[in-house]
Amino acid sequence: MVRQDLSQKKMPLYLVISEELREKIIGGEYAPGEQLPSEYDLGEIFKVSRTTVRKAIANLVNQGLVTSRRGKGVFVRESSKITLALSNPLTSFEADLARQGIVSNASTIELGKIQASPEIRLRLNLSPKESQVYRQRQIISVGESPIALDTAYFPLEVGEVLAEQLQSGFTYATLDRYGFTLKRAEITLECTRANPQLSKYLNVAIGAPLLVYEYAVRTVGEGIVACGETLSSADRMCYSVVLDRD
Amino acid sequence: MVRQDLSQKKMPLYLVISEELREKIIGGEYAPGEQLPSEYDLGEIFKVSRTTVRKAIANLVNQGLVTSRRGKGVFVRESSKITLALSNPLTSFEADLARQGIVSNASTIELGKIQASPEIRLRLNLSPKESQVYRQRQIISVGESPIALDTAYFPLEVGEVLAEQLQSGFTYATLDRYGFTLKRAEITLECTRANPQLSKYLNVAIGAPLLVYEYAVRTVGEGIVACGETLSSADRMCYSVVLDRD
DNA sequence: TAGTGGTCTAGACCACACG
DNA sequence: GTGTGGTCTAGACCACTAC
Repeated sequence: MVRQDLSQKKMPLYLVISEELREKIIGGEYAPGEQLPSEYDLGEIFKVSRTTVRKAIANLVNQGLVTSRRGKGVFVRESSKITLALSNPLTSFEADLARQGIVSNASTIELGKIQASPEIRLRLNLSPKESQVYRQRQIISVGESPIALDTAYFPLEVGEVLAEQLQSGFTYATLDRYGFTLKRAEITLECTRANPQLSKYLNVAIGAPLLVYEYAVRTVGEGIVACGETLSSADRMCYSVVLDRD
Repeated sequence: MVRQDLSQKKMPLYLVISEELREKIIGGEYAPGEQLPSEYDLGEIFKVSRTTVRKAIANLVNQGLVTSRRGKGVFVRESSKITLALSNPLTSFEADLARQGIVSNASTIELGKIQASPEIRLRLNLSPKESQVYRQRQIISVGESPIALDTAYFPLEVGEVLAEQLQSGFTYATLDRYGFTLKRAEITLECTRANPQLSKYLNVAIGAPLLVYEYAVRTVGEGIVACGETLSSADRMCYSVVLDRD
């Protein structure tokens, strides 16, 4: 029968079950990669309906502890995060991963001129005359699995200079090479959740947490030459930064 | 009857419903703070069982779009994030919020000596002789609602100097004032999910995404004088950093 | 007391994986 | 075919909110 945690008399059944499973996972009783008992078996073990078992498992999925695979079973996740350093000078996603010995692959899924949204106009500090910008979207993958979706925006004048370079992937170094001397990068990091579209791109569950790396880079002369954001699965990414006292 | 998105013939019902509601929320048809129709009514509207309606709503909750309140209803969330700047020189959580005109309140929930875990020993770079550290935990609140749980660790020699100061809250400025000249801060930002204990401290759902701000600060002479981590609800926090080219 | 969301059941059918 | 998870139903009871 199901045991009730004495400190919390009125915990719902599914929570009791998900907590018990959670402890076994954290404690290593169920090892990473290992399969949990089937929903039916868990129902037998805990003497509850399958619906309740499923609710408990949904909870574990939500906490990122397990993944379920239709037709196969529920498995303990093996997590390994990739760390991206916000270094100075700025490097690209790929360059930084390469520095860590991780081979990544960026595939451009879109590159072209679009009408600038008010928000992008603001972020690129466009003059009222400029209505279009270049937008580049790419999927960054490590091995077979996609880990990030990057969207970058460039003013037309910048985009035209870089157009063919962008096909093979944007790097901060490219900007530098083409005479845009980078002076400053403004970055914000926050968290959002996957909507159905993003969940397909990044191969995560709907509602799964995503890290949002939002950036704008400036040169001495030109002002802002690029902005954009990189969305990545929060379970697979981690950002680091070192601040040195001036 | 329920409409099927033509581009995706086999979307499950609950997804169709949650997507339709999502669009209405994003589009402002349901305004922030507004109540959605009751589960019963939504079942009537979409001609599905209450279970399916509930699954759709669970989806929206997962995406951070709505919150449900027992006995009252389901409401569209009004989100407003607090931005914390990783500035140079380092400031404390409270100081930075104050700079933005936000009044915060830190209450120390624990302060004392503990046995250092291997991980903390490593992070503080303790010598084999040092087995204890000071640990300080505090809840940072804005208004009535808790937004972050901070845990800081200090080597004994540092903690003893600061002990009474720590009661009223740790700040980087305090360290400076007591002769620990800060030289460098190493920071990582990542995302985790609330377990039942954290969900109580931070008043979020179990499994809700949390931002983890992990830090270690060094002085010129002493090496690492503090490390710790700040956990905050990912829906309410956002970190920013500016990198200037040397 | 009426209305709301929260939990739980038993059972049905479907889609996918594997031998 | 058998076993697995995924979707969905109809209905029950509980806990909380508001009047």
